[in-house]
Amino acid sequence: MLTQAAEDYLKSIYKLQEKGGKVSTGILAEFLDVKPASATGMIKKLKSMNLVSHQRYQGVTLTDAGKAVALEIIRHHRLLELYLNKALGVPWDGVHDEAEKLEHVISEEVEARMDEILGYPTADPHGSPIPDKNGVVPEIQSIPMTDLQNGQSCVVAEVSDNDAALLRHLGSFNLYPGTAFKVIEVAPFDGPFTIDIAGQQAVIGREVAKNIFVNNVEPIDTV
Amino acid sequence: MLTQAAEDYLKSIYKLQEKGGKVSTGILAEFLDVKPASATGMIKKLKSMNLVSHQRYQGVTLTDAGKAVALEIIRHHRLLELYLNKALGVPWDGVHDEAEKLEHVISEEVEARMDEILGYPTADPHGSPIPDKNGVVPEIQSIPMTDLQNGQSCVVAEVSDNDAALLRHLGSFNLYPGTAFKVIEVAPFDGPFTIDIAGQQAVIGREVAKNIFVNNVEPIDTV
DNA sequence: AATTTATTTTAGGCATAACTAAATTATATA
DNA sequence: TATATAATTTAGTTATGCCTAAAATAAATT
Repeated sequence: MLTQAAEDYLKSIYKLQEKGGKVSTGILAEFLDVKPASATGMIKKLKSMNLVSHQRYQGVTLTDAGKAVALEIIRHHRLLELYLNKALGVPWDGVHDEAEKLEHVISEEVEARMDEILGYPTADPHGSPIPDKNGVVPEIQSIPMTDLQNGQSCVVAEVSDNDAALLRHLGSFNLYPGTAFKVIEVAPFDGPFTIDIAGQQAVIGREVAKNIFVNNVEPIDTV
Repeated sequence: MLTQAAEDYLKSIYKLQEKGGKVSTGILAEFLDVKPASATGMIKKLKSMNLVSHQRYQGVTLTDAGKAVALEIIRHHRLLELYLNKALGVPWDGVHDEAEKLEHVISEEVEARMDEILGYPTADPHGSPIPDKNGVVPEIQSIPMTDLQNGQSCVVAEVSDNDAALLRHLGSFNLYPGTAFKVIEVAPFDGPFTIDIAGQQAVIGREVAKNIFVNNVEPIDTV
């Protein structure tokens, strides 16, 4: 059995690996809010269990076994988030923290039952893909909202899930995955976005927009 | 925040206290499968937190605060057992172990949602009473099955929950809480019970019968 | 009162996981 | 290429938490 800390390291390595191949000790340490020396220690431990490969000064990579564990934890997390939200009515800004604790503890049996009850879903309440039980991650096509230009319409695909206040803010505009909106105006000099959601106007700051990813983007209005 | 071990000690002290007032160090240690010295250590720790009262060589008692914690954990456990069984379809012989892990981790919010969804239940799948959120434990009237005599009919009130194999065995006879049965014969010299459940006969060994508690006991057939 | 039993204290072990400080290695710059 | 800077690793420390064996002490029993 793995410790909770070990599982958290594996999950983090997976996430960081997603965006840029090899994961340096420093980046990993920063992500987990520990000192680099601590990360080195855990990396050595995980390496001795053949969950990561690592050569000094070259960064870590998950082995197949390590990736399987990481995906299992992520699957737990995302299924739990969806289950908590859909079946238990926990608001979407609260599911992350709860899932963070439960993910290390639930059995495969309970996971399978939740999966079935939810109808084998492919995305959690924030739009993040749920790996299937074989570790296959559904592809989600999306671009950052900050890439949008005036007049473009689109649908929310995914939002960052780790900031409850941000989620409450987005919720107040109904900016959930699946919600369509259109860009009315992008203020110059990296300013905020004015958008139209179901006839309602809303102003979304750029820092907030960075946490929103969209798809089904329609081409710019050309008069 | 309390550690999981501390919560387990409090829960154990509560259960042992139920059956006989003060709880000795030795009994507690045996119950938790640790050495007496370990129990003494934890007792000191719990005492420093005002969760138990204790004077050397005199056994432990929960304080009001300690009792509140114990009942909260027990409430978590039993609500989880029922939720896992009813809402997620986990078989009754599997819910105990799963709840044992989850009970230390779920939030009050999730607990409240489960409680509501289950309709504010008062007993878990094994018939054990679920304390309410104020720590009030519903009374369950019952006597040991081993007190029954020939010809008496009754209803299963509660069974021990910690032995999965026993639960599967009872399940094979439909001996769930709420099930009615009648004693056909009690074999002499502390022998097994032959009972009738909905027209089916079953033989229940005495060791098994010790784990079954019944109520609604009808008087003996007097011809 | 002597002996047995139970409890407590003492002293120490082990596992986990973090940290600091110093040494090492890699990378960037002059 | 030499040197400065940055990143990583090593080594040793600290803290938590729970456990144990052995010795000391108290309580119960004969």
